[in-house]
Amino acid sequence: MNTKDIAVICKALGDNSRLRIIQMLFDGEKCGCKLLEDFDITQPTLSHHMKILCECGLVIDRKEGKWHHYSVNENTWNEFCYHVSSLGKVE
Amino acid sequence: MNTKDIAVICKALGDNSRLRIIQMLFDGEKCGCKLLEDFDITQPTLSHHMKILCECGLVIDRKEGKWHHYSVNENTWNEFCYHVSSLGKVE
DNA sequence: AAAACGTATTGACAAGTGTCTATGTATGTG
DNA sequence: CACATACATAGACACTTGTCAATACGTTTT
Repeated sequence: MNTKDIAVICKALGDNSRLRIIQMLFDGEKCGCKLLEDFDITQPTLSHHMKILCECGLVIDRKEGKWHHYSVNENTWNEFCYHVSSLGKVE
Repeated sequence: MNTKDIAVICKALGDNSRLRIIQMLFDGEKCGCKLLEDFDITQPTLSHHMKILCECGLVIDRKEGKWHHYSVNENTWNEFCYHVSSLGKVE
């Protein structure tokens, strides 16, 4: 994970809706329709946000029938946290 | 520091130039003209980025004569890192 | 087969962003 | 004073972004 990857993830987290989605997903895997209940956005907008979160590697989309179960990619998240906090450490 | 504050900081870090600036500032306080040497951007563009970094609280601007010495606000940074990594901890 | 449900895609739009050139402001120097 | 230096502001521009309505797609149920 390099500087650009970090910037892309930060950008993905730099939106209130997406940050709240990540927070909710840390509480456990959720499907899109469940997430949609807690937001004042339309389904296409949520779909757009989920695409961004998946593409940067932060979220995993587990498809099951007509449902999409979204969850935080712990590996990406941990690596991201590690690299961010490493910025402040003198080498 | 609440969710919106985190999002604002993430947004500020979600730009390659600004993220590199933060990295450079962790190496020590630097003035604008010194930062400018390492980037292929104009002075007004750098000024724009510094404004965003200062306004979200990540960077401190210490004015001394005609120079502006920029440095990372350690308090904000630590609080940010703490809150970000806390997202992944089950409460 | 038809209808219902969960999600994605398309196309449109206003608002925001990163960048530039040109110019202004403040401070130091001859 | 006049000039140079460090930085900010204003205005413009192309590009991106968040959002929506409309529609399409895939799956399940009736």
